[in-house]
Amino acid sequence: MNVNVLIYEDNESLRNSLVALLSREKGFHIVGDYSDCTDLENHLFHLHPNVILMDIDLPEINGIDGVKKIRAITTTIPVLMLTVFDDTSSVYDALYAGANGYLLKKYVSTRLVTSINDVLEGGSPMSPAIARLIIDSIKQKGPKKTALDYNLTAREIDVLVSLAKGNSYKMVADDLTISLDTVRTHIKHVYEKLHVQSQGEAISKALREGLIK
Amino acid sequence: MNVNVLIYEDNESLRNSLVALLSREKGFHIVGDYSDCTDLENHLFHLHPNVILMDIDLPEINGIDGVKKIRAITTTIPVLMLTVFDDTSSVYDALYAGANGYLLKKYVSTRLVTSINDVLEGGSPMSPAIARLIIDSIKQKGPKKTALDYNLTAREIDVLVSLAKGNSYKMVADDLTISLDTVRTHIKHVYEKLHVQSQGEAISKALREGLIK
DNA sequence: CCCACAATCCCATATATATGTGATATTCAC
DNA sequence: GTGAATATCACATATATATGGGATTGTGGG
Repeated sequence: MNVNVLIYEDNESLRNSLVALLSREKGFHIVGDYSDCTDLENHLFHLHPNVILMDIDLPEINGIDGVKKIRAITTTIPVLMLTVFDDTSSVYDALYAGANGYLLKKYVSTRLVTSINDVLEGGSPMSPAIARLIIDSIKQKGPKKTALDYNLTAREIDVLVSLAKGNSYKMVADDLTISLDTVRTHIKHVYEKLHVQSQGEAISKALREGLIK
Repeated sequence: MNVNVLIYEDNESLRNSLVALLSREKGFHIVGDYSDCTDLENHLFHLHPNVILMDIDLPEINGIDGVKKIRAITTTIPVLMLTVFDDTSSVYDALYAGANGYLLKKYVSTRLVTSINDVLEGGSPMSPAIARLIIDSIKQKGPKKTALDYNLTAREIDVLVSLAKGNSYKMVADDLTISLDTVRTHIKHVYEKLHVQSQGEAISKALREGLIK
C-alpha cells in the first residue's frame, strides 16, 4: 500500500527536506516535486498522486489558485497546505478553495507524516496556531441567540422567515395561508419584541443575531 | 517550571490513565483529578491550575457548562476538552463556551502532552476529525461574495449598509448627507443589480451573501 | 373557573417605499 | 473628446408598510 505524494514548494532546500523526510518513511512514494504548479494538470493526469503538498507562496500561480485548479479537476485527492505565515485570510481562502489541512512549516519535521495520514483518513489536520485563528474568527460572530431570547412565538418566526425571503405582506399571507391583517398583527408583535420599527431593521437584526437563517 | 494540571473526567479508568501519563511526564504536576465539576469554584481558587482537562460527558454538570463556569471566573486558564464523540454541536458549544482545544480520547495517549503544551502556548490543538467538522461547517456557509460580484458602486453599498441598519430613506439621506431622491435612485439601482424588488429581499440577500456585514 | 397568551381577523390612516421618467456634472477609459 | 458609468437631484404616483384601535377563539396554568 503505497501513498503517492506530489509536492509543490518553491523553496529548494525545504523541498529537498520534504523529499528526504518522506523517502525515509515507509509507504510513501514521491511521484514529483516541483517549484511551481504551472504544469499542474499534466502532473495530475500522469503522476497519479494520492495526496498533494502545496506551498501557499508559490511563484507564477500561488498555492490558493493551485488548489482551485486541483479542485476543478478532482475533489478526491486531499491537499495539505504548507506555509510560514499564520494569516487569517490566507487560511480562509485556502479552505474555501478546497484544501484539507494546513501545516505551519516549522512543524513539518515533527508532524508532516502524521498530517498526511490524517488527510488520507478524511481529517483536517492543522497546526494549533492555525486552528486558533479559525476558532477566533468563529467566536467573533458570537454565540447564536435563539428566537426564544426575544419570546417570539412559532407563528411570529414563520412570518419573520417569510418576510426575510423578500415576501411582501400579501405574499406572506398567501405563504402561510392567513389573512393580510393577521400578518400585520404578527409583524407588529415581532417589532415590539425585537424593539425595532421597520422591516429592514427587523430582518437585519434577525439575520445578524441568528434568529433565522 | 511546573505545569499544574486539573482534571475532570468521570471515567475512572481513563482518569487514572491521564494521571499516570502526566505523572510520568517531567514538568507536569497534577493538582487534582475529579469525576465531576460540582466543586469547580473551590478547586479553581485553591489548586491554582495552569491548565484544565475537561471531559464533555460529565455527570451533574456537563463539560460545556463546566467551561462556562470556569470562564465566568477566569479567562486566562486554558481548557482542553476531551471527548469520545466528534459531534458538531458539542464542538461548537464548547468553543463558544470558551474551550481552547478539543482532543478525541483515542488520541490521548499519543497527543495529550503535545496538546497541553499547545494550549499553554496560546494555540488551539484539535484532532483532525474535529477540525474537519469545523471546516465543513464553515465551508457550508459558502465563500463570501463581494459587492463587486454584483457591480455595486461604493455609494450604492453605503446606502445598502445604512438601510440594513434599519434606517428609513429619510434617515439614510441624512446619514449620507444627500437628498431623499438620490437615496431612491441608488436603491433603485441596487435592486436592479441584486435582482430584487423589495427592501427586505435586498437586505437579506446582502447579509446572507456577505455583501455587507 | 378565570386569566394570560397565542393566533386569527377587521378597520383606518399617515408615512414610506417601489418605480417610472428625466436631468446635470464628473470622471475615466478609449 | 466622445461615450459609458457614477453621483447627484427632481417630480409623480400606485402600493406597501407602520401603527393605532378593537374583536374572537382556543389553550394551558394557577
